[in-house]
Amino acid sequence: MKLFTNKKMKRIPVIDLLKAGEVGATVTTSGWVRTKRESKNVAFIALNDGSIIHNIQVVVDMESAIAGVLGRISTGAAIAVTGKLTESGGSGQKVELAAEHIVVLGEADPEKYPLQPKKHSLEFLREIAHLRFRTNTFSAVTRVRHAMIFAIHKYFTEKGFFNIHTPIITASDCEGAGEMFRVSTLDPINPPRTEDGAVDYSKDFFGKQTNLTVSGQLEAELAALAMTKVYTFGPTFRAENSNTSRHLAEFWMIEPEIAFADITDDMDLAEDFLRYLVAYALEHCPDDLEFLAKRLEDEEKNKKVEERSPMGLIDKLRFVVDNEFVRLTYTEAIDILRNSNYNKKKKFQYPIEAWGADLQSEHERYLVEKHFEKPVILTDYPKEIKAFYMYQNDDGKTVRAMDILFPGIGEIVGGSQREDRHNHLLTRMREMGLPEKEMWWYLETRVYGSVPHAGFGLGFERLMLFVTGMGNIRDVIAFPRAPKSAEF
RNA sequence: UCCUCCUUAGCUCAGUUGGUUAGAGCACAUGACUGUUAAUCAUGGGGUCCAAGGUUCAAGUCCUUGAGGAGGAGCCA
Repeated sequence: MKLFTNKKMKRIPVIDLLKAGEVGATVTTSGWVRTKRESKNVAFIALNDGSIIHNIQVVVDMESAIAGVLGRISTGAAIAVTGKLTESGGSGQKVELAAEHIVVLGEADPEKYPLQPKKHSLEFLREIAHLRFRTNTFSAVTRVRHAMIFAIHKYFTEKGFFNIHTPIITASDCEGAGEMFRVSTLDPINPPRTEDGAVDYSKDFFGKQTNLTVSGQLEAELAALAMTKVYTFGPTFRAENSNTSRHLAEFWMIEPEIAFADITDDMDLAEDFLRYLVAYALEHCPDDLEFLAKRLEDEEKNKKVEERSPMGLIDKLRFVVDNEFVRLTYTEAIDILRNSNYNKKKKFQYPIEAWGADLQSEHERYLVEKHFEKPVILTDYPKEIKAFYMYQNDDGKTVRAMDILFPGIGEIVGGSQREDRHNHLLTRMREMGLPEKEMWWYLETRVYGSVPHAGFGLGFERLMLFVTGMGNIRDVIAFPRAPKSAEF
């Protein structure tokens, strides 16, 4: 959109004015008003266009002809400003824009506009998700989110991976990753029925029952068993009734899959990948991270001293970049937990007893936040608590699973070496009652040129939680989808 | 889905053992003042106390049900 075609003025983003603006130059920019401060001789407008966390200060001389437009300018209004970039007379910024011409592009009734120049609760902002991009916090999260998306593709590209678009609609319901959303074009009131009264899905759009995907892993495996290194990065859907600050019904997941690789290669990849992403954020988003760190610090002040994080956001991120993750087996973890003072003093709600039980959140948190105080990779879980496709160890009891646990977030990565031996896979599928006939294509990859391979899934929004220091997953995605929540 | 807590002005919250006209800060409006930084000062407007039902002479306050929200748990990424 050309706003000033007749004046031949090109719009300059606020970020360029602040970072590379030439003092003395006459420029045009535009954005949304954050605050306006008027006085007898001069008025100040803090203008933001989302290109950077900082605002450009627009200065209006109250004696000038353009001062009359100020009455239409209030928090939330959109304006375009032409003026001279000057060194700032105030102390908050290096440069400012001395306005010579202002166009009000869109007014915002100050009596009704919900965003005030003050701190709003994240819960309130969630209710006005259509406007929350206009806040410092959410625009910072959005810019960091973009940087992470880019860094993910950059990392894999540099490592020789190929991106695969796996299907969003799927007919296989045996991925074992939870409840699925049904996809259907049948009339919900009066669906076609078979002779015995059941809904006749053969009349449905795809001729069978279909759902939204809960994972692209199985398809990614097919690709990896030809392309060697692939990854998916797509939307994922879980119809679980999960009401937590760490779950979404619609989220984005990164799933690399590598052939000629075992569980150790898988862990090496995951760890290198995570540390790369965190380092990327530190290098490319310093302004936004600094703001988010400050926000977190202010938030922590409201907490009890013992609940506060010992490290600030930036320190926490640097710590992950600088320190290797701890790797240990499930069995070793059980021993540590069983011998811990926490267990002996019965501080666990679920005491550690027999080998074989799944770890509770409190156990994972103890390992990560109390015992090791750094990210932990747990491997070789009992096969009973893990999925059918995981490689079975020689002990007959465990599988080559690996979960990466992060402080404050819990499980951020779940992965495994895949079972590549046809007979082992088939036996396990039968034990677990999976429909082997429908999975013929998956099994066939273990018949023709089967090789050891491995992969993992990284929850993108959980990564975002860690990198931004936000506490609720609904605040790191623009339009969160969760039980009873699909507004916007 | 389970447990705990919350819902009072545009926002964030206070509101005593149930008792007369429900308060504060911020925001907003008006004025003053000032190269200001979420400016400051003064004045003012602004309320279906989440909804429905109940107890009571009397309910923002107590009880029941429902709807939202938060934290924790389970499921998991």
